[in-house]
Amino acid sequence: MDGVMEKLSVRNARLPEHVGRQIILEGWVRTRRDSKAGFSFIELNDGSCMANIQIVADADLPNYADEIKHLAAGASVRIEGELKQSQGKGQATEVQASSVHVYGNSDPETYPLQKKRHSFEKLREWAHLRPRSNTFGAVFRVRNQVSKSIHDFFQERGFLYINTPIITASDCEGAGEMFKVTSLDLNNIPKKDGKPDFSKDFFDRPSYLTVSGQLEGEIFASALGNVYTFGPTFRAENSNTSRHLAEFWMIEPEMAFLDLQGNMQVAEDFIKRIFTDVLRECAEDMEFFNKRVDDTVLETMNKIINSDFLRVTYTEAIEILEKTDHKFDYPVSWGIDLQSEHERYLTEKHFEQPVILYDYPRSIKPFYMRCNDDGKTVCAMDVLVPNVGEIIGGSQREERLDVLVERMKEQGLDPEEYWWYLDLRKYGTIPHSGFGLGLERILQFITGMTNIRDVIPFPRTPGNADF
RNA sequence: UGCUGUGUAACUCAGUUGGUAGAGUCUUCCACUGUUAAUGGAAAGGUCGUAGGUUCGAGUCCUACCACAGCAGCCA
Repeated sequence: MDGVMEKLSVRNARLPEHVGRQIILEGWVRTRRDSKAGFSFIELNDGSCMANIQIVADADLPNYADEIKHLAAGASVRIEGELKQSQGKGQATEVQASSVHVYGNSDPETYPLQKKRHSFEKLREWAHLRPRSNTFGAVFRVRNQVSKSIHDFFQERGFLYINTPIITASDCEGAGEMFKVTSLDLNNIPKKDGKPDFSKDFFDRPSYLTVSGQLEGEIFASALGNVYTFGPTFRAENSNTSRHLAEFWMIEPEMAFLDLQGNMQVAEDFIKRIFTDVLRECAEDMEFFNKRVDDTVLETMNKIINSDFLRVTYTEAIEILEKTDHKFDYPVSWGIDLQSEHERYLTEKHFEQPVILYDYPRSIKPFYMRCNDDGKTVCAMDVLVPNVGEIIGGSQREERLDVLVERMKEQGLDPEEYWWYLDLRKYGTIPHSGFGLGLERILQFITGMTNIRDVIPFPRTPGNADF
């Protein structure tokens, strides 16, 4: 290996075990410090980890005066040199450069990112540059790890990853305004009886972007057992909050032959697995979040991993809310849909930990949730966590054909439009359950980032689709 | 969409009862330094979100609009 230059990531180059090697590093300059003694320090980052590596560039390098001395934040470089034990404090290793090639410098007068803290709001305007900041580098490394853990968790348990459609023609998947998809000429819409004639549209009918893959997930669970989806989801609501996006990523497992209790257990194991992996694989990034963003995230995650999620019925939750002295803007009584303030009180004040509420009133939940024998409630469950609120919503699905049809009618839906969904109950129906987890919601919880727009690369919200 | 708040230099902000703008950071230059968000000194940098209005005079008061943020609803 003598004389062979090996490309290392900054992450690996920071490990003392590689000292003595001739290496190549490529990345972006974070900052440069000059010494009159005849050399410069370059802080190099390549995104492989939070920390930078220090490059020592001597003045006798051929391009020292005209290039290296002018390197500014944001410049891209290729470094060749020897990895050495650092003479200074603050890092184990550094690179004594034998060559500094500048791919492209960065004009410090106009480069937006400064060597200081920027507000997250300002960084949102620079979504093309914010991954170069410490915080967003950490956010997206953690996002990657969470995505990996999600696949690992399900794959290790034999779940099949399936891709449900992004374009759908079923208007009535449940809640939420949907984005319309069309190839009609909007300046010249074909009309029939004064209304747009969708028989002329691409799919011969109105079509939309999906708000959930659940119903299609049930099809596959009814054939292949346990499945999960992990894909983009769209809601056209005019939501302007720190926890809503028009385009977000959702994970929806659907499990055959599983009841609500089993469903809750999977949800709990699932969240714990993600947290455990993130703490192990992203230790440095999590330290950063704990230090700079929210000093409770590490303690909270550890606490959650090591404790059982509480399981509380809706009815019990209502009793708690009715007894407390806490003042709510919305009055509490059995049958109401819980407001954010109620959910937050329960998980943040009363229990001070994640809690799973289940068995909600049938009047406030969708048709597909299984009816309980009490005639009043359905097998719904919501996982509530402090600071974020609802992170998972799920249910055991109604598998009895007659009950399901009855529920559809109860909610003003036309069973004929769901003929294929009903077929699953006609031919070999099974008890089954599933839930939906918002990727961005759990990332908010893990990182402590308070605005959901800061845990997705390019947030889509009303009036905002830049980049 | 509703309520509340914010909008002053490239960035973060201050601006007192209305009298035509100030700090830190960044940048440039000088000094010093195996430094590490380096340090010390100097300079440069602003039609105070937009459009009207009140006033002798408006960053400061009023109206409308725009943008952003927080909370609420919708939910993940």
